[in-house]
Amino acid sequence: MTNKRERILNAAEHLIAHKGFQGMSMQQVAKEAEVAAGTIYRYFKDKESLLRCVHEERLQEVSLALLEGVDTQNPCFEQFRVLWQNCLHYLLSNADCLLYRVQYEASPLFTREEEKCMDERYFKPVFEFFERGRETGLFRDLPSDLLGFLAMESLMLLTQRHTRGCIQLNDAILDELMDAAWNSILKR
Amino acid sequence: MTNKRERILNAAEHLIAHKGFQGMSMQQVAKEAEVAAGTIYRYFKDKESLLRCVHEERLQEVSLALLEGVDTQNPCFEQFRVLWQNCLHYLLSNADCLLYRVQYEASPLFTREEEKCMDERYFKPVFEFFERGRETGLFRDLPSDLLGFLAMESLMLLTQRHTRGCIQLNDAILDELMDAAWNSILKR
Amino acid sequence: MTNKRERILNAAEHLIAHKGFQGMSMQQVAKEAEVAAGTIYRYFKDKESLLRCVHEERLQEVSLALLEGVDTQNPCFEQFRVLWQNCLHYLLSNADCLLYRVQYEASPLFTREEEKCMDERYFKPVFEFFERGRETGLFRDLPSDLLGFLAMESLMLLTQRHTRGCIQLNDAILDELMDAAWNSILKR
Amino acid sequence: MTNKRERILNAAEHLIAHKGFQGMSMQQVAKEAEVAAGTIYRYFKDKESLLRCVHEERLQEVSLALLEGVDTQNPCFEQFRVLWQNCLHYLLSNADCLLYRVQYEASPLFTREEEKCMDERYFKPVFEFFERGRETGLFRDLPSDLLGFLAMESLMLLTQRHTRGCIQLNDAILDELMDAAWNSILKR
DNA sequence: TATGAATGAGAGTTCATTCAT
DNA sequence: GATGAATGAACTCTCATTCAT
Repeated sequence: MTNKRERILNAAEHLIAHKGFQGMSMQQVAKEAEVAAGTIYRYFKDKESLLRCVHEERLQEVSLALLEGVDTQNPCFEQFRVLWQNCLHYLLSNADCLLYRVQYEASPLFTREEEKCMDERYFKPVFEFFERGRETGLFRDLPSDLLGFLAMESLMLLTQRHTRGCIQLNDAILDELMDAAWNSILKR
Repeated sequence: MTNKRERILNAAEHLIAHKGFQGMSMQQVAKEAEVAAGTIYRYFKDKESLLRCVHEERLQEVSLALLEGVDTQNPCFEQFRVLWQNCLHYLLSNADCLLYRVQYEASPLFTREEEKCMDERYFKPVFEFFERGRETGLFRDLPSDLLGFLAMESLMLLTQRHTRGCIQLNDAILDELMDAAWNSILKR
Repeated sequence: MTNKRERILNAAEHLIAHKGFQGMSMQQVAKEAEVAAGTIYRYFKDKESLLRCVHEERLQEVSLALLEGVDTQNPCFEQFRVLWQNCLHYLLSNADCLLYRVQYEASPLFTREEEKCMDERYFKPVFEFFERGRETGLFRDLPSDLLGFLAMESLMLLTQRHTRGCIQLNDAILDELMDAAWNSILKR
Repeated sequence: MTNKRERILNAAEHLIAHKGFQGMSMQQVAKEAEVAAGTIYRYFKDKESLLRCVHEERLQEVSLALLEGVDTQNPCFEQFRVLWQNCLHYLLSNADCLLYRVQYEASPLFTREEEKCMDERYFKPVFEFFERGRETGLFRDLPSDLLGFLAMESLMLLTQRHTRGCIQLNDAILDELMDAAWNSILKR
């Protein structure tokens, strides 16, 4: 059953998130996934491959979550609002995801080419949204990936801190933060 | 002699920077510090303790770099500009520093309390700058750590991507980014 | 169908020959035989049993090759010549065979009793040839297995070295070597 | 102490001889040498390196044993006799040696170049003896390595079988075998 | 104090064997 | 009979830590 593959992926992500990149051993993944150590190797060539798959599966999941309910017919700010809120909620309810992600990106596994390819595959519509905003003169004259970065990326670090308890968030603050994000990309 | 302690710390930092968090073995640290493996344990309880010390040294270094040339007599934007530029240049010339940082923060070594304590110790003047801006009504009505976060934190991810070649930066873009950071914290 | 047993044996033999004794895994045998891994265990108790069967098949093959064209009506030297040449050509064209053999004989699989039994079963005519030579006073007064050993066994090591390129052989040398073998068993 | 290195080498050789090449695990070597597993890696880079060292140490030992008491002033046959007897006695009292050796030579570790280099280093005087015999017209017109092979190599397989109990040896038989070896290399 | 040889637990990975289907 | 997913023990090798010197 693909069930096992899923369990292994989840276990790996969870372990990375909570014990750090080097705290994730294949033995522990097996234990947490309630699977024999050797079983992992039926689904993944080796540890590196497992980590890459965790990454890709996650990216795909995030991209779906991000775009849910975003309607290109809507006014630009409305689209932005949904995008930003989707991102926030996904990150808040998937704490493991970001903890694992920053570590993955800092690791030697991460390569520019592969990342570009993933962006292309999963986040094209997001970049297109920023591109359109730029072309209409609403957003700053920056490449769409930088606009996206400005608007959304800090959410990752932010929710990470929130999850760890370093930062307190409430609705008023979140509104303020969304407004800050929106203002950071608007053309002056 | 405290000389040895210093050499061990430097060796550890150097290794982390060049081989990554998991590329630093006690054996290698000993070798690079030209010290016997056992000697490390005279100065540091264990690996964890050594890593914590490296971390603290790093934070201190960063804080000094950040504040260099920031004069509280200057206009607020000027102070911000220097702060932001200092941060940018430090991060650009210490690319590996962040690679280790995300791993450190995600590792079990990291605790909220200790981090708060470090912030207090080393980054007080930075937070005070944002606090002053908030009190004068120039900045958004957000806690100073959040203001600091909005203004500066994304630089870490940004320079990391630049270093990896995922993003191209030039002076025009950097000006735009600084302006974006500034606008994101300004009260509307 | 016995067809499968055959395919498994062939696959095992082929793998040993090409990847060495330890290069033969049950998984690979299954794959090469186009059979499920579990199926092997319907035909062979375990890996050891499979290896023993491969060994016996090999011995039978060798014995047939050795005796081909040996006519007990012919003069003694002529019989020897054919025997020796058969041995040489078999070994030269089955280089891998010996590589596996020394490992088999050194492994715990190998037992004296079973080997004696195999000799009896497959190499009786060869021993009988040497026995006749001894009884007629032509050959040295040594047990027939030792005579056979003197005359033929070193061919195994010799061809092994030739295959590896440690030794150059040509027709003149081979004639000389056969003469040496013949002279080593002749009574003085 | 070098004592440990020695113990590891002996344990490795003993295990190869008795459990086969694949029966020798680093764990078992450690156990038999009464050493921790990690200790092996202080003396040998990896398993391959350990095996190569076993081989070279053994070759050196054999070469010393072979040449003991061989006096180039003596008559040729006398030199041969001592050489052959030395070889016999060494092999009979070092059963492990040959069991390991054939396996080593059949393994992928073994390379022609290295072997040639070893022969050069350790067995030069032996080859020179056969070379002299050939030049004086006493021995067959064969390369010295082949003469040596004819005269001595089969002793390895022979004593191996004796050790395993497949063959019974006594003084009369041994005299006969030495005579056979001598006759096999003499020019007709 | 300082050393570095020694330790042994644990890392990633393989593979003979089993068993529910 | 046949399958092949699953198992888990055992493999090679690393490394944080200790301790006799």
